[in-house]
Amino acid sequence: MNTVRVEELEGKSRLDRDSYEPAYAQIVRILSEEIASGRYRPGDQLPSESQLCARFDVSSMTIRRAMNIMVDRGTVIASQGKGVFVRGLDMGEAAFKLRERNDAGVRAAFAAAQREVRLLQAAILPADDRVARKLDIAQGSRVVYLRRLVHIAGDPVMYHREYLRYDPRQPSVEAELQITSLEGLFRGQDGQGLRRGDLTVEAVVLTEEEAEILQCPAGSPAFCLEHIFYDFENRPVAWGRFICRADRYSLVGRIGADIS
Amino acid sequence: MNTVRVEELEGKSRLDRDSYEPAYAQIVRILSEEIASGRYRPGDQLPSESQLCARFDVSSMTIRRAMNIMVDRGTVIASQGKGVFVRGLDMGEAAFKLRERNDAGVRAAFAAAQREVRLLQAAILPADDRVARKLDIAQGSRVVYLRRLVHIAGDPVMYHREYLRYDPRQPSVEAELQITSLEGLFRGQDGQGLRRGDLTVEAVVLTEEEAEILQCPAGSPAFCLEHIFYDFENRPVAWGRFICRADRYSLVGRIGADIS
DNA sequence: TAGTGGTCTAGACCACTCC
DNA sequence: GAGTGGTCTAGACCACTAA
Repeated sequence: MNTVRVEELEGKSRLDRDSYEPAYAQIVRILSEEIASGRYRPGDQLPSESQLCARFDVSSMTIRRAMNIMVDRGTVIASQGKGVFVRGLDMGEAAFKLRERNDAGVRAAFAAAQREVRLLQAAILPADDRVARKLDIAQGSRVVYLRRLVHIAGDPVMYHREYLRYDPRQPSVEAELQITSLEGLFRGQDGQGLRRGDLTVEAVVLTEEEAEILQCPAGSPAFCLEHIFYDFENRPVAWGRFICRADRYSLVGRIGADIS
Repeated sequence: MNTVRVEELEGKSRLDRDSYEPAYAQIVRILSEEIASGRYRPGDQLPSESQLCARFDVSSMTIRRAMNIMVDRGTVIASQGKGVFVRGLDMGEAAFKLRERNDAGVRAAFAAAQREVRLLQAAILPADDRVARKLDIAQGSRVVYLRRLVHIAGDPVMYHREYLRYDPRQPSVEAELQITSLEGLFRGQDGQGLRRGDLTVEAVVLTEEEAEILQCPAGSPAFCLEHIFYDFENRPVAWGRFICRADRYSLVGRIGADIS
């Protein structure tokens, strides 16, 4: 133990080559811990690739793989010909994930467990101006309109309204309908036939209708998660909004050295 | 051109070795495009490593690097001994970033440009129960209390209240004060002396005080961005909240194949 | 010119899966 | 056992930076 400590101080900490944790991951962890502990401060230059090769007794490719991971995570920034430097915190780069709030902590907002989804309405309607614009179709075209309510332990927590392109000639329509259903959107079998989606979260207050459905006072705060999904031809095929009760959902994020 | 098309159909598309875009990046781009175009659908297995080596005429390490990037992005999922498979959309994994909404589109919420930050109040106070708990200090300990208002083009858009540990014996206190100031938090010189931060975004409605300061009606929706920053010893050193006008900020994200 | 990071090779060995 | 992905080596060459 003492020997290890001395080696660490000398910058010669060895990797555990018998560990299940690969060498590159150990290097990422060790360097991240040293950054987190203040050994390397924001703006400091990390040892060069060849120095790290010597310190950890690995090849340059292994060091490079570790460096790539740390650059991807935003922990460090690499500059060709100059070196690798420790980055500081940057609030503007913080990424958030929607999480369910409950007494036991936070959990993924779209996990399948303990959720019940009720279909309130399914109809085929002519697209109004707004829907036609969002789905890039002619006004008056027929669209599928769906309203759903997500319950947790009997409480309504998310109110979902969605418009889908309706084109019975396209076989993809069935896939789209399947995807945006419970089975797809909430159970992890997502995305069959869909290519990508753009999401926006806004802060809103509940309208009378939304408040009644979510069993909250009108004027209560909520998240509005608007989504547009596109097919493989880059056409918008689904547009809708989740209204999420603010007392049940939050967005969480973290910035800085991740030592998990 | 026709030759290239035939090669692509035969799965022998060559890389542009003279391009500035490295081989691994070209491979990621080509495979992502093929996924986005529907050639590979969610659940499909990608060609094996050796097949991709032959197709692109590169070594296995280059293929592996490309695969690692696509796994990191969530485009595919790799399973040892089985293969690499295309993933579908997963709303639960969507990550959002706080962005400023204006007529010109969206921009980073904490960028420095065109912002003015006014210090409304700076005081040293005894910590009440709530602050003491958040900063993990004894109730009644002295803390620094700061109130700031962020303006864009003369309009107040963010109201910031923050509590900082006050310990003049610790040299880090100066650094902490510096970090959480304008110069630090808003100008990119962030994080000197700070290790990491936990962030939470909630939907709220403006209180009377907040509404007056932000020049909005009381009851208007807003984001509340709560932050706790920790030092290198993992002690909380700053706790505060940004109240962000909902008409000025949103959170944006994307899921699915990124072909940017 | 010396040092840095960036990319890449042509293998090797291992663990795992499925037949 | 054959095929898969996961890791790693010991170099090589290149582009960039700074003295």
